[in-house]
Amino acid sequence: MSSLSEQALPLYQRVHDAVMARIVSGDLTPGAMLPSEFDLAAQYSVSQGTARKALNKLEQSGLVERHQGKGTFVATTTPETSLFHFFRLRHQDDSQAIPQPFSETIRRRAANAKEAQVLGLEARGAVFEIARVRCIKKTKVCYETSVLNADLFPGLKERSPLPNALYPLYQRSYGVTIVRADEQLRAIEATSSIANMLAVSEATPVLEVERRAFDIVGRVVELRFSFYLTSQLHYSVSLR
Amino acid sequence: MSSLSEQALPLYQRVHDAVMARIVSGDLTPGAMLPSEFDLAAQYSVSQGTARKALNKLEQSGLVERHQGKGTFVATTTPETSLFHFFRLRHQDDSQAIPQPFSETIRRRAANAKEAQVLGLEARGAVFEIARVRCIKKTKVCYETSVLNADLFPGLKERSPLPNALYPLYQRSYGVTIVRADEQLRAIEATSSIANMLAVSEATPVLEVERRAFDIVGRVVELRFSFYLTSQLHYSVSLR
DNA sequence: CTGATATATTCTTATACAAGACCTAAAGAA
DNA sequence: TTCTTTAGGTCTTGTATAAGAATATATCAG
Repeated sequence: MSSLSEQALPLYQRVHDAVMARIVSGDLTPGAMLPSEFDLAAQYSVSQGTARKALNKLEQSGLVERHQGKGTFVATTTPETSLFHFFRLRHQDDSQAIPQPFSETIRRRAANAKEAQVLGLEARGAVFEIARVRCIKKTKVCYETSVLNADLFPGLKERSPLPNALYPLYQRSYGVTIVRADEQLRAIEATSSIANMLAVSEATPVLEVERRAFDIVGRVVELRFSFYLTSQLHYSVSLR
Repeated sequence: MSSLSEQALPLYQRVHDAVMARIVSGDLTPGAMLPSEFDLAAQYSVSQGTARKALNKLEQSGLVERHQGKGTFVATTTPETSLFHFFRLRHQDDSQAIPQPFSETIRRRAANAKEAQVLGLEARGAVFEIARVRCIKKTKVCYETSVLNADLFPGLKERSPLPNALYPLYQRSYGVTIVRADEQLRAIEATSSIANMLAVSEATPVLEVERRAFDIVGRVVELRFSFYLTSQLHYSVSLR
């Protein structure tokens, strides 16, 4: 019998919060099956319908998946879902473009001022920087650097080469689930170093994408800069 | 007593579809109040809870707004909501950037092949082309052209100058509600004509945004190309 | 191996009551 | 009188519960 503490909130909200807390704390890990609606109802002394409403809310926010007859499960970040949600590059026919890793360097260094502020670190705290060049059909189309709080990802450097999709790795190996990402896009001239990396002339127009990736509790876990060549590709968004 | 035709679907789904049809057909216009849950339940011979579930689903898809004690209303496209949903330009501090109209030309012409295909017109069908340059603090930051099916927007040319936000105009004056937009982004060099419009040198990097705007029934109503200077601004998206 | 059956799960529908917004009319003060 | 306040009534959506249907899966007999 768990406590539902907070008074004045609707019952379904309290159940929702309690289950959410169990997921956030790692008590329920991705892929795990949740208690059934009836079990949950018994645990928190509410009706099945009320427990159901709580679970539906969790489903809407993408934290769990439900299947009639099977049960409710904590959502997992698969390479497919991760790419689908967070990787917006498309070919001209709007089919998904999946650049393959070409080169990769991982180093541990001190965070600069901006990184420390965004990632919530103390000044010059330790970070990992993953720098990668990615190709489509032998032509380089993307240079990107991801910066992470080193304390959250011990031993990351030894895992090189990393998989194409990083977020499933974050979740499986480090218990960090990315649920949201804010991106800022700009058209810039390629700097000499970027031009060099992508093997194009300087001042080529490049699409710069600055991303902040958030975990379940809203912390910024990753600061990523991507530089795309968009002559054959484009970045695709759906607004609603 | 309305018919619920389709068999085999759940009751709440049938009610949902029926109410949706009334909105799509224009029987219920934006801002109008829907029948109450009890009225709806009586009309379709279901319980209040079932009617409620149908309305909740409509709310989730953004078609209606609900307010406890007041009622359920067909969603309206205000300049604020329209800008918030469909205008992603931000200042460096991430506050919303709202460029003001600088110049505007509207002309009626024949659609080119791509426009005809995207807008679902016959070859060389009539379209309106709205070309605008927009400024922030006296500096030009955006050149954009919107292409519309001329048949859907009679007399548009005479309405010049158009308001800053076009979608509320589409809805109020022409009964066309934009609910979704797909965008493709690229970094390109400014062509001579674009450079000229924006008063920058040729080959300046420009963020090109190609948008298809959809109405309630999923038709593409507008094909828009925007060209932004992103030295002081950026395009902001949230992925989840 | 196959097919019926039992069991566990979510999904659908219905009912009752609570809470919020709004109107109206009565009561009271200037 | 005129205006303000207040109490109640009524219409609305929100919350909670219960019972049965639909779906997936395991079990067991043949």
